[in-house]
Amino acid sequence: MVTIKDVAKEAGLAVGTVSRVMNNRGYISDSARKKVEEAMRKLNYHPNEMARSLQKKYTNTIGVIVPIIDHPYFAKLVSCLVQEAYRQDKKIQLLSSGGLETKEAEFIELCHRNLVSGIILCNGSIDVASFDNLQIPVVTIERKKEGDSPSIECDNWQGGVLAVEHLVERGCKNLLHVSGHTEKNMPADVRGNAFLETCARKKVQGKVVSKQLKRYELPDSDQFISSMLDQFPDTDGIFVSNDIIAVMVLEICKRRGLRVPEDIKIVGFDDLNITRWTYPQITTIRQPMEEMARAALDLLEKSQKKKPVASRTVLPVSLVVRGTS
Amino acid sequence: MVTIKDVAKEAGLAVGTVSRVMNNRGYISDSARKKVEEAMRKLNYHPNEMARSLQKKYTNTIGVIVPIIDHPYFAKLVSCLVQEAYRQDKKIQLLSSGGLETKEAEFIELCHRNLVSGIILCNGSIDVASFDNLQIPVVTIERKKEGDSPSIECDNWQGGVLAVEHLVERGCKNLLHVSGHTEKNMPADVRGNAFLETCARKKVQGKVVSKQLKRYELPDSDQFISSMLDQFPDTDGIFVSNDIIAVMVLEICKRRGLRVPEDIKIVGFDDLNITRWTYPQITTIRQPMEEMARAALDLLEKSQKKKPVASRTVLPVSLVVRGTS
DNA sequence: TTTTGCATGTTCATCGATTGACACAAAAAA
DNA sequence: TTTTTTGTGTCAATCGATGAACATGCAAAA
Repeated sequence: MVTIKDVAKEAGLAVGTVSRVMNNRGYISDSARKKVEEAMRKLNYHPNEMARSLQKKYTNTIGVIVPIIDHPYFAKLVSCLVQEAYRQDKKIQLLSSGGLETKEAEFIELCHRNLVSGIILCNGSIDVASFDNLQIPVVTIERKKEGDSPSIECDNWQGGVLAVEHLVERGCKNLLHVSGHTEKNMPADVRGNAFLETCARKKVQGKVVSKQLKRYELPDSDQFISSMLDQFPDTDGIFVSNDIIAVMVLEICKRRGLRVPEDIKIVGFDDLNITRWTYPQITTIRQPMEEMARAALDLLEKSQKKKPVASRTVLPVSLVVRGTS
Repeated sequence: MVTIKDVAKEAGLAVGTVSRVMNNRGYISDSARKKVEEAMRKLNYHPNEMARSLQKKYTNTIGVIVPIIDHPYFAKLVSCLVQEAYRQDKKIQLLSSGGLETKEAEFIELCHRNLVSGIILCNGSIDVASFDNLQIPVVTIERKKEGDSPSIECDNWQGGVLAVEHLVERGCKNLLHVSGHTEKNMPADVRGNAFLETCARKKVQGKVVSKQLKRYELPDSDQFISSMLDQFPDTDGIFVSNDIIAVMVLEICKRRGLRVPEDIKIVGFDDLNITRWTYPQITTIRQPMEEMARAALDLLEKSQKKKPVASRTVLPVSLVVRGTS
């Protein structure tokens, strides 16, 4: 392994000088800088991050905890986080609570051992309380607010409003909201409240039905959705609380012989890729995940530097009109 | 930060002794061990992985390079890798080539800096050659074989055979294979060859059409698929080279008024979650991703220990019968 | 000429954990 | 009793990079 000493020797300088060049610290003559760079190239030198972190007493690693990776929503979120981290020269330590057992303790242990400089807790089943009085800064994304870590959310209320207003504008009179809870008290629940409030304001019928889902298991709820349509046969517009269920709702509508969007219109939530693989493609409320990822990382950076941070960051959503409305 | 010295002081022993306890090395009396454990608990001590890796000159980090994370196939693969790594007490450093630019050099640089002990290269657009004479062991998953790194694949040939045999068994006479290439010479291409060979052997019609996809972009190829069905109107069975395209094929068949599976049967490949969100659910060839992930990690472990490894590992696929056949 | 100031380099303790070398004591063998 | 063995524990160099403290050389100011 090529070390800083080898570089120094090759360049005919001292290690301190080489370090200064690498870190742009103090005065360095052009000739010295050139010699160092030359030597680094010649020896194919890579600074050892372990030694660096040990000395600096921090890493650029962020722990990211998600319930499941193989899920369209979390895959997108992780993707955005990885991209943004790369841009900010940070590393992601991906942890997935996955199965049934909660693994808070182990995750925290791992984060400690690896000196992560921050933790991002994504909406999921893990117990947030254990993360409360950690000396590591924590931020949550679309997660129920409890404890004192700052949170990042999208404007779920506005999403509900946009969806209903859009459906009404398109002529719907009898709206239905299908929600797919996983836990109670998640920011996403606000979508339903906004739905009801906006229906009232717009003076249209608005019913809410909800399908309790177990821990982000992917739904298998044809039966349920179908019976909801039996129960509310007049429905001409459905606002679904997430795109995955929207895909299923669309499928069931078609199977029942309803024409979408002529007979019934559908609006989803999240703007996942799958909305573009159906026919018609699904109109949805776009959650600004890139921005949420960036906000989360920026926030951690600030916390780390002991700067004050917003305890709640709400980012704007937008309506993406496609074929189902 | 609590260090090994604090633990030693608390326990009334020397640091070396504490280290011995942690690493189960040399002779340690029960009383000493007990004292150390007590002290660690009392002080809430977490060993510093940076210091450890610096000293040991290796980490338990594996670099994983995928083209896109937000894609059903890669999300599943990453998920399996993260799970298995967790089980093996390893860390994953996730790198995504993402956009258009190839980032080999930067990725390799990152892997070096962070002392990764191995690299997993997933089927994708990145240039494998740059990874060839690296001193870090590399393994590829479902990727074209070039260079000398060992590869992990599923039995693509067998998959093609199973699919055709199944369709024929279900009574199909005119088969079509829709393949969605991304690059040339990927192991997945064997699926098409197996299709043709098996059609011939079973004495049924077998046509192959292929849609070139750009770098794992998610397909938007209604037009294309539809025209293929125009071109081969007798088709009564389709073997699609991956589940995503299978979803689209299914959709288009239904839109054209074909009943699935009565009029036409469909078999996909990969066994992704999305096969269960359609109606009918999609019959597919299951790629054993958990095993592939495990094989990849095991292989790296062996390489690291300078043990000999198989240059090519082919894992068995299986037919999963669902509603489209 | 001497002094001062600045540019440029070097030295070395330090971060936290590991591990080979060694010290010491008690028990077993000679 | 002396020597050897065995169990138990301590010491200190080391991993690679950092950065404060210090040294040197040279030019401009006094």
